[in-house]
Amino acid sequence: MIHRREIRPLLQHPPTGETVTVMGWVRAWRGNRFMVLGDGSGPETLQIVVNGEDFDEDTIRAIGFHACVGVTGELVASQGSGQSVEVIAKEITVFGGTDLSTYPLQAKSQTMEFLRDNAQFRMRTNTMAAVFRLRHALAFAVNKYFNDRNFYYLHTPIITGNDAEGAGEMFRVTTLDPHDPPRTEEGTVDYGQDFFGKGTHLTVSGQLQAEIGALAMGKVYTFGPTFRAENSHTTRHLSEFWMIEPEIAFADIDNDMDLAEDFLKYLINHCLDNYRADLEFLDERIQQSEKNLKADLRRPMGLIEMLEFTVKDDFARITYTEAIDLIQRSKPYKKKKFEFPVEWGTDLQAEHERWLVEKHFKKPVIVRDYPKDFKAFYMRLNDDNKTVAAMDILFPFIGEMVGGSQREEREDVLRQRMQEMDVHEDALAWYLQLRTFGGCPHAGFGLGFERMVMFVTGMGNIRDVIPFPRAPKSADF
RNA sequence: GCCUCAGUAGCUCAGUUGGUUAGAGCGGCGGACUGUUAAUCCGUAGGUCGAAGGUUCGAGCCCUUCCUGAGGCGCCA
Repeated sequence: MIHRREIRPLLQHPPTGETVTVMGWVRAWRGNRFMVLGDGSGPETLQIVVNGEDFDEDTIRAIGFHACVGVTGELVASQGSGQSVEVIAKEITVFGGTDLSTYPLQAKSQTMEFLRDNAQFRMRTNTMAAVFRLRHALAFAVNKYFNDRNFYYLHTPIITGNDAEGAGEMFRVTTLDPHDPPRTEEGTVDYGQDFFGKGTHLTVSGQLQAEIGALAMGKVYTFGPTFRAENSHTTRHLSEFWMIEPEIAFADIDNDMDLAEDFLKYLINHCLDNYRADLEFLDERIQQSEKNLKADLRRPMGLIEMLEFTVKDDFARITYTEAIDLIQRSKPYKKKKFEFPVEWGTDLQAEHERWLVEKHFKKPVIVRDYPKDFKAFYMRLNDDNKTVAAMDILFPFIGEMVGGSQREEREDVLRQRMQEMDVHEDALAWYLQLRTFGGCPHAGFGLGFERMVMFVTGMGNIRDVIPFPRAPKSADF
């Protein structure tokens, strides 16, 4: 039986004068005397004073950067100035030494790319540990928010037989022999002989199934992995990411926007209230790394300041039509600084969204009522017959954080839209039946979980907010 | 998929108009010191210059192709 004190709670109420046992990894080893120990319970570390005369040489020699040790000793007020308390070591157990001549990490700041290549060790760094503690905090807050508001957590399938979701390229799931698959008479691969008796893929969205839940249990949400086989090379896309998709019955697009804004602010507040030290560490780190940048490349405000600002103020809310009008009257538009054209009927490009969020409103913006031509078939047609009740929430640095809509509950209109957009009815007969039998106005949205982690932590690359990122040409660990 | 940039020691980088034996800081290793805070000081080892071709008397440097990474765009969350 192992007994130890965790460093974070220990430092919250330091029992000065008591003998304590702590266990963790050596973060720094200075002057053959001072060991900085961290156990991951929080960003806090504890200084251990090792008097050479009290220990044999082998023990002293085994202490090194990122070695794993247990220490028992008296907790006392520190004589040094960098910490309030420290432990005078009486017993030291070295659980696992490190051969520093081959250990890849060093006690200095290292690039995110290098740490990504060494993901088996990167959570031992202060930055990554803070990021993943906050990732946990957000995941916990997601479940708490919905639970406290009578939503039910619905587990939608990861393997899907739907071939009609139209949300991008999918990963095929098959047990057929890739070198010699069974063929139909026409010579195509016969997926009728595959494991599930049909072609199957990894899910790109749980939304359609979540609608089943909403039209029975009122309010549900999904929170699980999602897969997109798109060849995206950006700092905001992963091939495997986690998505949160609430779906609510008896709700229109305004209810949907209110829910999304309240939800996002709750998640941020949860981190501000409970993970202050981690946020302060990340805030400091960003300011250090941006110190040498030109002023216009730096963030306009600090991380915590930005999070506090985001939860304090209402999000801006405009229609797509108003957004087009604003952009057309903007300075960069008049000076022809935008690469892409802006006119009613074209989708907003990243450069236009960034102008709206970062230059014009300087806060999150909800854009609603987009032209139906570039939105999904299930979004509810507005009375103007030109737009649908869709909404995107745009965040600074991130771009699209949330995409949602009121769903088309009118069966005849939905059928018409499916025909227009070439979605086959027979594949989604069950989806249409939700309208035939006991349908109602309902709405929902999707939140990219990693984008939220990026916003809260200030990390610049989405691959650094998921423990084991999957991206094109990259599936290590 | 498109565009730009990059790949030199374990890490981060320098390497001039192509010219002798490819450098620095950090880290490692050996030693000293022991109230340190990225500890300090002395010494020392370490490189198929991403890969394959080509040009040249001579290539880290120029050319071609490929691979990998970063950033931007598109697609989206």
